[in-house]
Amino acid sequence: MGNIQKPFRNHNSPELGRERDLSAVMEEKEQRSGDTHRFQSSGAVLFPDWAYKPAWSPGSRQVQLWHFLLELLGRGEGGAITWGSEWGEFVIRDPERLAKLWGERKGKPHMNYDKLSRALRYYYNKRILHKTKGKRFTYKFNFSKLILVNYPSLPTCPQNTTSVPFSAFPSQLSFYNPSIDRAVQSISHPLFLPYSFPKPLPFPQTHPIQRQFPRFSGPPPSGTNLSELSRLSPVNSALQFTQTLNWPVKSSTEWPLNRIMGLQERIKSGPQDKTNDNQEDRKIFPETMH
DNA sequence: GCCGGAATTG
DNA sequence: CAATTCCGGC
Repeated sequence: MGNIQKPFRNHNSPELGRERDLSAVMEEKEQRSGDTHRFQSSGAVLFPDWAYKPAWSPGSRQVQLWHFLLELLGRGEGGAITWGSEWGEFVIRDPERLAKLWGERKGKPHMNYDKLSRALRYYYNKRILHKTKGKRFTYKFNFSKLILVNYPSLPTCPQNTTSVPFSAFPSQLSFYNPSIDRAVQSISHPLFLPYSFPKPLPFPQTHPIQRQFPRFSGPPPSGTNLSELSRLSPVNSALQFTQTLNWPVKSSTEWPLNRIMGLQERIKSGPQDKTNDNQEDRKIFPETMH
């Protein structure tokens, strides 16, 4: 992929700036009231706050640790680090090996788990991670919702494919290509990490590691077995969301996503099951919602 | 192992 | 700014 993604804000979404401002105000409010629940819920996107940080921003164009972790987890590198049993949880199987990999990436040959874990601990206050107490080498990402519904600057299909943006993973955006019945990864959304995934993944996901994280965005291609998808996804609120919004069903090639009219306003008003979403957030990571 | 303060770094 | 380095304490 030739062109490198620019940070969201500088890209073509001035809305995000407003959302950030709004969330900053909300955060202040929440801090005063002692409520630390800080999920942005404006517009069409429900993302954890930290997910808005672009992977490559002009100032700090360096890979961050959590990018790196998601990269390893995303491509199922296995061995050094794997997803845990819970949503967002991951287990460092080989701490020193992970440290070495991280050190290689950052050009720090003396990296070890002691130092790496300090970096992880700094993520606690930033609310990117928290510790799963009692489980050795086990941490948990603080994301609960990675839902993308027709966001204005949703990337278009990769060239010369007839795919539609379909599901969002923590670090990747999937495009479903009906001609090969595969979800192909295309990393072009700045909310996600700019790492490339060389191999197309079979669809529906059957790998347990990947199966943990499917999220649906945009309309499912026609002929998609919705009940099967909802079975595969442990949290299918996004699917409900799209159903609530009553996506018109078209063939998947007829989805010029940036040209869906009338939908924008409906999305702005948000899903009606807001209370359910919040309850779900608490279920997913009660530890951070004290 | 895990925590977090403190100083330092690019 | 996001670690890195070091470390005393539990």
